[in-house]
Amino acid sequence: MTTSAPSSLKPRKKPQQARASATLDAIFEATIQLLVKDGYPLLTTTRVAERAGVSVGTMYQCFPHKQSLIYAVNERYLEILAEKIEYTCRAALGLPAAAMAEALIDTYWAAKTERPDVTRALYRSVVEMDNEALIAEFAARTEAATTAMFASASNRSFSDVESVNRALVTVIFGTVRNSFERSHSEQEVNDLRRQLIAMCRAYLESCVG
Amino acid sequence: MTTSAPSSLKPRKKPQQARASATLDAIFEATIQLLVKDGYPLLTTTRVAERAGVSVGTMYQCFPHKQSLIYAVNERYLEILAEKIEYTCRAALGLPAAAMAEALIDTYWAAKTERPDVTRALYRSVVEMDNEALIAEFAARTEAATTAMFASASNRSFSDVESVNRALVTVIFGTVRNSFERSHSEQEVNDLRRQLIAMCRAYLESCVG
Amino acid sequence: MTTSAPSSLKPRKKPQQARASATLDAIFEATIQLLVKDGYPLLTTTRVAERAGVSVGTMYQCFPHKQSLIYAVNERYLEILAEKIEYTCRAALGLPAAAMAEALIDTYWAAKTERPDVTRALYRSVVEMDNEALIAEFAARTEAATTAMFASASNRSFSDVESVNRALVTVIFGTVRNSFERSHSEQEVNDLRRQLIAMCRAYLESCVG
Amino acid sequence: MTTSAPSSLKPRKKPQQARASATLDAIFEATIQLLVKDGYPLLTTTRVAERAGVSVGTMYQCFPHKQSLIYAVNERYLEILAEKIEYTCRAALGLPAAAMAEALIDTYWAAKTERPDVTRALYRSVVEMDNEALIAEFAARTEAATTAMFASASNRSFSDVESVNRALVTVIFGTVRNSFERSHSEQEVNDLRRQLIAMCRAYLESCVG
DNA sequence: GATGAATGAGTGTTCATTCAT
DNA sequence: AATGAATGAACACTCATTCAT
Repeated sequence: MTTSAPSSLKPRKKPQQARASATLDAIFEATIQLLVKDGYPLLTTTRVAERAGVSVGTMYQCFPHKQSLIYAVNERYLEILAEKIEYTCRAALGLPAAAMAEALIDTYWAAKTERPDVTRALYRSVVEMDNEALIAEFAARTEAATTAMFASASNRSFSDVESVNRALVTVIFGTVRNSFERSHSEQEVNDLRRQLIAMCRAYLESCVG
Repeated sequence: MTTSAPSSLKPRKKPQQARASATLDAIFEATIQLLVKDGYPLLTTTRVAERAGVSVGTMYQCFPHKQSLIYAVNERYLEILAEKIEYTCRAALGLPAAAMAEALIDTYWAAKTERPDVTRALYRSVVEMDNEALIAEFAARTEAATTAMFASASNRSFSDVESVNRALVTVIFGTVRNSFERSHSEQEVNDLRRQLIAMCRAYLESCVG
Repeated sequence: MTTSAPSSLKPRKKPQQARASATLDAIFEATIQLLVKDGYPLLTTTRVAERAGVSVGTMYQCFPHKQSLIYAVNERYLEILAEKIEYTCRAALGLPAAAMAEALIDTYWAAKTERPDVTRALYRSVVEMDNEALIAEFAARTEAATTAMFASASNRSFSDVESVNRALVTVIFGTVRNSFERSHSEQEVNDLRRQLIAMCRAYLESCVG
Repeated sequence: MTTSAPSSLKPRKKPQQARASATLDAIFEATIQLLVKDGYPLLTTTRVAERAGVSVGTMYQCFPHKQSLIYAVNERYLEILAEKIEYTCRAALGLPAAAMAEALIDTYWAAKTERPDVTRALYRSVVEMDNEALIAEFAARTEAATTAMFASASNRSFSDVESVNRALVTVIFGTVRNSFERSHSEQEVNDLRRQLIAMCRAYLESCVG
């Protein structure tokens, strides 16, 4: 299940030196800014390099194609997101199941809402990229963490933890994404979040093991 | 809430004549086929015209830009989807709420699964297109239908039908989309569908008005 | 022996229409002029198109790559050269062998000297191009014509016409090319031509069949 | 006639030190290997340096441009070739003229055939380089040696040694080159060599002084 | 109306060359 | 002296769009 990225999409240079790492950061930030400002179709390698303050040549030293740049930006984004989820899951070990679901919802929603334009821009940057592997790896990491969490629930044991877990994760992540695509008011979003929590709680209560 | 499409994205020619309509159909079909076969980045106007059996010139009569073509294809897709949902909602009027949710889930899932490659291809075709308006219009139509449905539920009355409805719709649509992005096995997908139904039922039972 | 050109190097558009043919001519002429003026390394597709008075796009309509352009220019050059040789060979049928050799030398030398800068430029344009096929085809056509010619010599029959023919052709063509690379004075060139004729005559007299 | 190379194409550093000379050799060898393996268009300064085991910087110490590298490689190749010819000419002093011609043919042909891929690769490397001077210098050295040789012929004295010599040299060198461009079988090549020797002998016999 | 040849701005990418370390 | 990361001008090539026929 842990598919690793196609090597052709990997950045060439690992951030071994401080300088190179700073360069990578600048390139990532430039990419995201341009994605947010103008959208994917106007994202050219030249403009990214310009805004990052490096030459195109240097950029191609780090990323052998435009694709690999996009890939790396998404990879880093998902890496950070996965870390947040793992952290939340560890922190919630042993709590009642409903509290776990609520923690997961809060974390995911907060992460996505922190820079909503970035979230949206990255959702849209995916066209040219083979993102199957990326998604699969993120899913694998995430499900490992959430499964461990729900398995440790204090108040109940599930007959089929994997099934319940998969349902919760898919529902939560999917709901957040969908809520992002619709232009809800802030109040509507908050209400939606409450309803989602309620729904998960009801669901968990309904499946006593 | 009923935002209509930006006029620049609308096809120039409405399908008033049989001939024109056949042309439009051919163009739509060609677009979808190419999208499925080669993906958005390889979709060129020339290739679409070729495969549709019309000249580029003719295609530009119908769609003033490439964008408007993509827009129209998505619009038509959502139009059909909305009709299916409206039909389901009308048919479920007066049933118990849980049956309504189940019917909605079945319809939506079936529609998306019917031609899964098309579903995926269209999800990915959205880059160049300002899809806010499209989504908003679809959401408006859908919510009108589902709200009317849930308001007619035989077994209970909701304190806040709009809130419950928004939650259900967002959760269901979001879950389906997310399940589409993950590479679940057929068995996992079926199980997920059952869990989603269970979740909605538990939720509906928990919010007795 | 008659190897035909790799299809990837062939021009896309056959000169079926008067317009297209004029375009092709303009492109060919532009290519040759730039080759003569600035040499291969400065020959860019943009400059060729500019000088030919067409857009790059149109040029790429005719020639799918830069390579195919260079290939076509050389092909056309060799085509004309081959025709001249064939004409000379036909005209010399039945003459004494020495007269044939002289006619061949005169024709080849004149053809190459007509536009010496073009000759030199094309010799140098060959780097990026797989010219094996081109040379082979030219050689095959040429040898067919010269073999037929020498076989009809009035004064003698060769024990091995093919061998004698190959020797004469290789020597003559090679000598001309080599004389082109050295910076001989006009007088030296004329003398060289006389000596070459003398050499061929002496050779032919020495191999009485 | 003794034109020396344009100073801009000369290598910067003369092989004064053992170390530098080893570096030069490595660079030359790397260049030739890459030329043979991938052809001129894929020959980049970086790859040459890599394969030679030196840094680009060091390579640019030795050769101020890519051109000068190519120039130097060809220069060295012609230097060795010229030495072989000079050696042969000295060894043949006083022999009959026909034997001289045969010795010259043997030497030249052997030198070119020793590493035929190198021969071909260098022929094709000449595009970017102003090779007039190189050829001229080689021609001057060569003609001095051959003229001295033919002037010492035991059996006859030529009315115009320079003219005869120029003819022989141009014919022999040109024939070998041309035979290299055509795809002759080994048997055909051998026969061609015999015919060329016969031709030179017949020619020499015909021009008794 | 319909056609499709022509356009040319704009793209990703390379690679000879430099220069701070 | 030696290095090799950084540079950026230059290139081959594409493709949305137009418009003469």
